[in-house]
Amino acid sequence: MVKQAAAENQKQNENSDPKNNRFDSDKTLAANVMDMLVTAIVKGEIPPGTKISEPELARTYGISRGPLREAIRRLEGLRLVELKPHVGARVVQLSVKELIEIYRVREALEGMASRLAAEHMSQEEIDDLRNLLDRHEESIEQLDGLSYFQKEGDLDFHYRIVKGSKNEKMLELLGSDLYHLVRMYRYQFSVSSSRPKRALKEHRQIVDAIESRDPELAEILMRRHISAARMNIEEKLV
Amino acid sequence: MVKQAAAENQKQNENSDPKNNRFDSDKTLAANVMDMLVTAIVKGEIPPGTKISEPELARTYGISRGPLREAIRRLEGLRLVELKPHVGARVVQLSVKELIEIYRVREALEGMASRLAAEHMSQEEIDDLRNLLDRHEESIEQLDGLSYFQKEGDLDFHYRIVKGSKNEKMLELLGSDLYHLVRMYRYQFSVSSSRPKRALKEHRQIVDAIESRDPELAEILMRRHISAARMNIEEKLV
DNA sequence: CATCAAAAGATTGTCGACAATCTCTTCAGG
DNA sequence: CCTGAAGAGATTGTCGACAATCTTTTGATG
Repeated sequence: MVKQAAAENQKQNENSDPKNNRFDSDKTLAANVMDMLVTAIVKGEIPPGTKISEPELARTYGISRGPLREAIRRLEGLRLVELKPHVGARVVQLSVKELIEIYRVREALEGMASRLAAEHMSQEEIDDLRNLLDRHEESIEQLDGLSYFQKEGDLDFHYRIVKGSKNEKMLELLGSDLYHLVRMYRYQFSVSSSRPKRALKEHRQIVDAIESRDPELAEILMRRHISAARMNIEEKLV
Repeated sequence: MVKQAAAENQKQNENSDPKNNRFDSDKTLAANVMDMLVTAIVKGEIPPGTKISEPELARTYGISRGPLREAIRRLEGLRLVELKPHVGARVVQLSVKELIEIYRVREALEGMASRLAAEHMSQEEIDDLRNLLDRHEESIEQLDGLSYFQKEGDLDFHYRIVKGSKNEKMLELLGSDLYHLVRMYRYQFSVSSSRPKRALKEHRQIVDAIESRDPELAEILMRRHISAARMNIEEKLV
């Protein structure tokens, strides 16, 4: 699973408290609600374009409007909602145009991430990455590649490359800004990569380049890989 | 019932009120305070590492803690402050390492932006850009290139390229996430590019490539340009 | 004198209430 | 019947107060 950027080495309450089970009492109310809203929006439980009503949501989650408003302000930072003064927040409306823009950004950023990963990724990380790809292969064979790989597994691979770049800024931008939107689009449009075996092969080539410590090649391959995904989307959705 | 006629055409106070002159009554309080805080942090008026005290700032700006907290949550989204639960917000601490990371990101993103600008920028935009560079040249000759060009003018050029890419997402990421930090670093470390004429020449080459509608070259030149700036920083500050 | 625990103080987190603004409904006039 | 303004209703923006948590001070003990 793709772990989110914040709070990775903090130990979490195991949620065994039945009466308060939806909230992590370790974190602040606003942070809890924000996480729930992110999930709800990304999965489409709150559909795109929906008006975010503060009184309604406050009732739903059983909190007051204060923390809720703070959560909404942070959702705005993640570009998951749009905010108009004195009017309110709306869940962002998805468009193919914007998705394609995101893929251009990913091509640039992850290409660079791949280049840096070839320089800085540890051998252990590379080995783990290969294991991940092996599991992806099994997943493809077993389920005809329709569930795990498409939704989260693919992003998991990309996330690890970015992490391997050892560039915190890149991790922030991709991990906490763009990937939310990418996942949202996938849920929304059911963008099944439609070429899982092909993608897996490209993933392996990228890892090969990284392991050979060939930054130039790693970047080129990643850019091609994402560019191909973009063209696949353009072909399918435009 | 006192003011019935006032409801119709949204007439605004013309800001002639002397006691409230710091706030734009058109926007929300939180938005106003946020803008002021961004400026204060970027310019170093609130130094890096400073604890953001809610009661203190609320007194300073004459507002209550509610809007202030919302503003701080948005500053967190811009990565200008770091937030710890139950402890508070701190202005981000700058490091050369992070600055170099940012330049890697810029190299990737603005390289792509340059490529796209070569495809999508209008002739009018290109002409404006050339005018801007002419003004930069004057500025360099007059002031020995020490004031405008270094601080804002350079970013202005880069901003226009990004805008010319016609990629909204890229504009969001660079314009509202990274450029704040870049400006903050410049104020902080007084990073005078120390090679203004050289930089101007590179800028002209980039515009040439864009006008020739040569995306490949435009990207390469921009990447080199930013990469050179990065190495200049590494040399000077490490 | 150093160490550590308890208490006092200050700060952050949350809430409910009121004010300002927007939106929907109603109704008069053409 | 349509248009548009006035009023009613609902929503967002702001505030002050209280609760929960952290930080500093104090003081007891070795």
